Amino acid sequence: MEIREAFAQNLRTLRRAKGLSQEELAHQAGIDRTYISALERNVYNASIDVVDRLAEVLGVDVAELLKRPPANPRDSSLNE
Amino acid sequence: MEIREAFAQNLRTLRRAKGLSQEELAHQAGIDRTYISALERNVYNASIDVVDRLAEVLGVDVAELLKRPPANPRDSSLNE
DNA sequence: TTGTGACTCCTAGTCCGTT
DNA sequence: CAACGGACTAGGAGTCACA
Repeated sequence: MEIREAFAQNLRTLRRAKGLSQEELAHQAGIDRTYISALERNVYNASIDVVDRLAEVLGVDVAELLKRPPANPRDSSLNE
Repeated sequence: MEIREAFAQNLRTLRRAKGLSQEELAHQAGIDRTYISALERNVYNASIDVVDRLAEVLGVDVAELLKRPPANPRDSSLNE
């Protein structure tokens, strides 16, 4: 799978795990609300400083946001 | 330090560690040579797919390219 | 072998709104 | 609360000639 897709999924998962709304996350990271929404829907290729700012607010390492999910042997086509 | 600066340094270090010229790396990653040069000089905020492509060619994890160097207590201002 | 300026083209990213 | 639209500006993506 493309890295931006993994990033989109991780962003949404981690944001929810933190109990934050898109708007709260956007505000804390100094990023536009609609842009967060777009990133989670895999619309854009985020730049590394945006990823870094988001990771900081979410309290995780950048690597955590960019990590690809382990491939599932059962349904190989879903995550590549 | 900003993440793009860390990325610039890591890119140059890892490329040289692999014994590759900018041109060789550029060719293998499907990127223009002068663009690699610019990235290593911290001219741009690279997008995550570019970082991903470079990491792949260099045979390292994306996290390796984005890792900040450990701060040196001696000269605190150099790496921030 | 790499740095740099100049130059396009297109997307990242913001801001307004409505559903 | 989130998806989504249009309109807009800054800056990334990509190439070339030349030092």
